[in-house]
Amino acid sequence: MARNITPKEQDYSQWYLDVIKTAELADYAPVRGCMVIRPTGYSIWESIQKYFDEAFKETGHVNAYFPLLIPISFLEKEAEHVEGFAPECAVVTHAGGEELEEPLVIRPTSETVIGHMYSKWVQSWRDLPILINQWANVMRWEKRSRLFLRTSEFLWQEGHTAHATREEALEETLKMLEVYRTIMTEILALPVIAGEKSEGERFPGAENTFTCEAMMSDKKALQSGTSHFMGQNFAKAFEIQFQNQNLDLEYAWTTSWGVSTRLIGALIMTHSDNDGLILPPRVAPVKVVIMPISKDENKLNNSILPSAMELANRLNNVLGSRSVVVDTEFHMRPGDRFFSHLQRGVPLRLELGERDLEQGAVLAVRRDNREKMLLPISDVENSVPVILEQIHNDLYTRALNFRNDNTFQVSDFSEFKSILETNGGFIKAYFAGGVAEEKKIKEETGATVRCFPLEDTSTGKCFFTGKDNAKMAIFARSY
RNA sequence: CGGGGCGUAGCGCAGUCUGGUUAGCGCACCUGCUUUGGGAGCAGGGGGUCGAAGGUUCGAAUCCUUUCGCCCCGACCA
Repeated sequence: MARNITPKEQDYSQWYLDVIKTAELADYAPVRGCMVIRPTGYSIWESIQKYFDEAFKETGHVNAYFPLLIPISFLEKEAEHVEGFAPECAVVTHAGGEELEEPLVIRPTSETVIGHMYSKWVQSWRDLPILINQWANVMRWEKRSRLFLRTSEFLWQEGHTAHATREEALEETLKMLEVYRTIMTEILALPVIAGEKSEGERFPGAENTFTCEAMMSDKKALQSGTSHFMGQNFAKAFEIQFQNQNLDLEYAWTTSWGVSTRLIGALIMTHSDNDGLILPPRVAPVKVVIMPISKDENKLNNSILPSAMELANRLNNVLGSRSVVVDTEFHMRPGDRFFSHLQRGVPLRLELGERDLEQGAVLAVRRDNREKMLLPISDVENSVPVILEQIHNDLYTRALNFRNDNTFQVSDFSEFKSILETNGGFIKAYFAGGVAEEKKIKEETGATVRCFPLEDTSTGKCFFTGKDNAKMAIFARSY
């Protein structure tokens, strides 16, 4: 295991990779741009999945599975969609030892196959809405990849819904955006700004794209979830038609929305420090580690270890099985054991030694701020969950404060540029430009419109074009 | 896909310019003893054929040609 993590200040990119490596979250695969998600990384993904999946079901969605391979002609049915995805598609041309009559694309996203199926399933207004989600892998051939943030293959969830009316589909789009925002806040401790994407950043084929944007600890933005309103674009391309109550034939209105394993990258870059991973308790595979400590082997085996086991059982009953573990790596010295849990981001460590046992207490050490507390053993069922809750809140607040401290509102371009140069971060400004203006700003500053935040509906004079009645936009350099 | 860098033990590197003993070093790993409340010490030990292919040569990690891969910086993207 790598022992030293490159400090963030020295090389952020290397720091990120070092954190992943020391926490054993992922490793490079033999194929370029692909990664192996190691057990620890995968259990974080399982935690994330659990919360999202539950929320999807609560909002009436059901899971299904659509195939990995998509006829290439499907992609070509929606003009913007093919233009957007064709360059990054991997294509299967041979199978069974023969060249295929029609090449098959490895799904970069599933709008097209799902559209095809929906057209078969939808006849009447009674067939709507269709509210389906799928957990799957997708492939987008990336020129430049980074673990979790951008790999050629990644895991995600894609919801695809079809509705009878524009209003209902739009409502669905925003509802799922809000589901994302809530889970990111309450489970991942990620402060995000929900907003609408600019024309230039829109999903290929969508009428409108909404996003949750987060600020990483290097002040760059990360798009951490998106929700698209497709209008009738895909319904027309795939003939998803239904007969309404007036006997008219109508095209359905569709949406799609997704979050991916990129969220793990967001967690790392939002919370972790120079000693390694820091995980918010709700997604931490191991929430609490109990470390029995003693140089006296007899005491260790006869009293400390059994006490630690009992403590773990009691806590597991409260926190959920297997989220509390006892560290029995006695071949390692305590210092090494401390650091290994530190690097893996275990939110809370309970040290149990002779001194503690004598006073009927454990020494609790928080991963996020290193705070040490002596907790009465009799009361851990109450005290530990409270501390974990506090850790979650503190992580969220710290990230939120960081974002606020690095968000600036400007009214002219020179100020825009100087802030971006000297500090970076999010820049709020009224903006009325189109794709051409966005491109110009990007070329000159590296920053793009991350979103038009939903929570700020004020209007003003555009900082770039001078036009009145411009919407509030957030700009940033991004991943 | 353009610019730069690099492939020698699990990781990090030296050796390559100026071919020549059994290819070294640090960390990690294994064994033993001593240690153990914040990254231990000593002793012993295992592991590589030098990214791959071809060529030059008595002899190649080292020279030549080709090729593959990775990392960093840019253009394109969840």
